[in-house]
Amino acid sequence: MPELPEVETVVRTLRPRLTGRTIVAATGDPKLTPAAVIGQTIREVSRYGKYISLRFDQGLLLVHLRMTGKLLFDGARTPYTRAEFVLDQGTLLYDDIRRFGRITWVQIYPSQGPDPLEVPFPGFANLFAGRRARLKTLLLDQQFLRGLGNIYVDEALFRARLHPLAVCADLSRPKLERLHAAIREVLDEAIALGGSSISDYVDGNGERGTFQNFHRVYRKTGEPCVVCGKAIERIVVTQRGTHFCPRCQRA
DNA sequence: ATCTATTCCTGGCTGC
DNA sequence: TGCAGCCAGGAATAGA
Repeated sequence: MPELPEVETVVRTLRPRLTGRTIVAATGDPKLTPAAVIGQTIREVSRYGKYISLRFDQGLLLVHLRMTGKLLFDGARTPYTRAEFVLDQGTLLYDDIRRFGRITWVQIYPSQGPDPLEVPFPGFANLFAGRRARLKTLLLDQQFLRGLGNIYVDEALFRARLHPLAVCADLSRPKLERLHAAIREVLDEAIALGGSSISDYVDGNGERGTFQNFHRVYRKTGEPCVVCGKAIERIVVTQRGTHFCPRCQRA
């Protein structure tokens, strides 16, 4: 499922193909094809959390891929193609098997937490002060930090040697420093490899990522920890499958 | 503030 | 081979 590294990869692959293009027509699900974009020129392609953002003179088109969404330049139509944006050069297809994704026309970005790749450590640490929620719960909350999802939270917590059920406010400064570094590290590595393609994810050119080959805990239940050899465990936190090493990540 | 449950949605997997 | 049942989960929403 597309999280920050996947969305960043889509943005990087689409940016050179879409910047300066004009939308000539839009067809498909009316909820995915706001009329406001017709005739408008794409000025900028960027990422806001897990949103792909197309900036026009009159507003922003925000694309959220959720679980199975794909945004493809000159891609092939499939039975799951839900929307099609005809450009002055090329076509932008929106494909989504499970229809969880959303495309919205807005004037400003929704209010969310800071970007984990941009927030410096002091600000990062301050976010946790006074918060009694579980660590994984807050890291998944886009109002707290924007861009992390289930895969990268599990991978970052493993690297930082922190238990997903730790109470945020109780985390020591060294632990928060480890977490800050681990989040940046895993996101940077994932972006460098084009993201994780577990099932459906592909970039704007239809290419799969390869970071799934380097996951250490996500969906590794029962497999030996790469650090200590103990079997990776799976629990449910906030309705999400959660994978961790019970020895490296003590409660 | 925090937690839980529910809804959306369908391909892929398991077990009989 | 067929098929029922369940699982994956990001975000919005309601309710405790």
